[in-house]
Amino acid sequence: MLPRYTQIKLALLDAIEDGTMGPGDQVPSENQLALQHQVSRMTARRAVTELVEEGILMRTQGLGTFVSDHRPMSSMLEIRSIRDEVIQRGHRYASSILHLDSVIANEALARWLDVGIGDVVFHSIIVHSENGQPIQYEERWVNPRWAPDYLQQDFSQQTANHYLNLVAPLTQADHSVEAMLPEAHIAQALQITAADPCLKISRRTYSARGVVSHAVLYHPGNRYRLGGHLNFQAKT
Amino acid sequence: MLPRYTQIKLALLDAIEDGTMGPGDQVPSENQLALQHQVSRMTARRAVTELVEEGILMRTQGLGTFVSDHRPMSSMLEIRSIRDEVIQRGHRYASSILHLDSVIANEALARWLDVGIGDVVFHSIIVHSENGQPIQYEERWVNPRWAPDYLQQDFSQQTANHYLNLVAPLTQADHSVEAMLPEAHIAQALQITAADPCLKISRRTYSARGVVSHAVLYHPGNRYRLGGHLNFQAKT
DNA sequence: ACATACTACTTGTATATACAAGTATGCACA
DNA sequence: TGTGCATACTTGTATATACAAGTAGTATGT
Repeated sequence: MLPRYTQIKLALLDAIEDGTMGPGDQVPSENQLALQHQVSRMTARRAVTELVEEGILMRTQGLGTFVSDHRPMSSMLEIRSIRDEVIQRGHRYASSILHLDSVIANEALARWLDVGIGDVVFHSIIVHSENGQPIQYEERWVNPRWAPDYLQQDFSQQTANHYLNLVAPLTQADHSVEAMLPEAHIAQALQITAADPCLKISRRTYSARGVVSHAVLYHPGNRYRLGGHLNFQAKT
Repeated sequence: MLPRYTQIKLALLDAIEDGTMGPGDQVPSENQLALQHQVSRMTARRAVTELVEEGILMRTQGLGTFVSDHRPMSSMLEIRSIRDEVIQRGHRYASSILHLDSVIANEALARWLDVGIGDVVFHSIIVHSENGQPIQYEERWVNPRWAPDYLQQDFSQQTANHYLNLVAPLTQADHSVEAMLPEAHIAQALQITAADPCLKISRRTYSARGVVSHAVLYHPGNRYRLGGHLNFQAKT
């Protein structure tokens, strides 16, 4: 049995995800929440406090508590599904699949994925959008060894990231981030011009047994930020 | 007047700093703290809870609360001095100081640094270069409270980052990364054109007692990449 | 000797209550 | 027409209390 304040947190998160409460909307006051959930105000308050600390809600003394509407931001320190990110912000998520096929590994690709030159690897290009605006162009190469059914997946239902995490749980990742101007076809897919700067993230993910995939993610600079919070104390 | 729980937090931080309590030591129990400070247990508990959230203390149900190990971690995303980075690559490092002065905090800056509007804060702009090519434009605002001698430092000998780490050891940092086109004066300082994309990193650093500095770092997109390695084994 | 139960402590959850402090609105008064 | 005040909300701080749950050590019974 989960603690009451956790249940209230989950109820609030549900309301944000299913659109009952959108960014900027006022959350029921602590007293109202207490009434609705039949708990004391202090317990309702704790639920709200934790969501505020997570950045999902914002409150102002004397005014009320509101669903925050931060600019898209994701963490460099955890690898989350872009879909979850968007939905948790209370926004509309959609994706379109531009490519889903298999290719022959050239030398560079073989080195990235730790396979042989000439081996078959899976390949996908997917564009993710938030409220109708593209926010990520995802090109990914996958080692068939750890995800043999990759091509049979329906990535409109479940992100590649999510699927891979199911069949080959992540244990490590390398990534690098840089700013660059997009190539023409990427600019077109993201609905920006070739002069708009992009954030390019190259990432290689590992499961316990080896390299799972190599992904290159492009984000429009003006619609996306990568964020993080570091805590330098050891957690042990 | 600070809230009671904040006063207790500060008292605990003092005890950690002056060595009364070292890493691994047990902190007085919530009931003892409540007695010592003449507050209710819930108030003492709140002080401890916040320090736990900041990673300074650790607690275990049934056992007690302990001072965490201070060892600066994170192979994942270490905040390193740009100077060390360059030198470690075996390249030539140089820096030039464009500004080193104090300014009056406007509303936005006051919020970033958690000072009052109109307070004096220190300000510096430094350009770092690798093998003669600029690779970082660093604009930084510093809370004088934690680094009163900031303006007297010789930043050609020691980076701002390094100095701050001495006088107010980092415990936490927030940052966000985005791609953007540089303003004219930044482009000029970095010796690039205004059409060359840049990586902009905004970072706020904290010591145990509060916000130490706010830095905005610009890197030419074609000369710099941000890298990292994540390991998912230990945590959660 | 060994397992069980008890005890004394710790942190974790939850309540009911009180008042302080900040915000917005409408109403009375000049 | 305003200006200020009262009011009705909100969140913020603080207390006293109760019991649940986890840990460690001690005493007890077989």
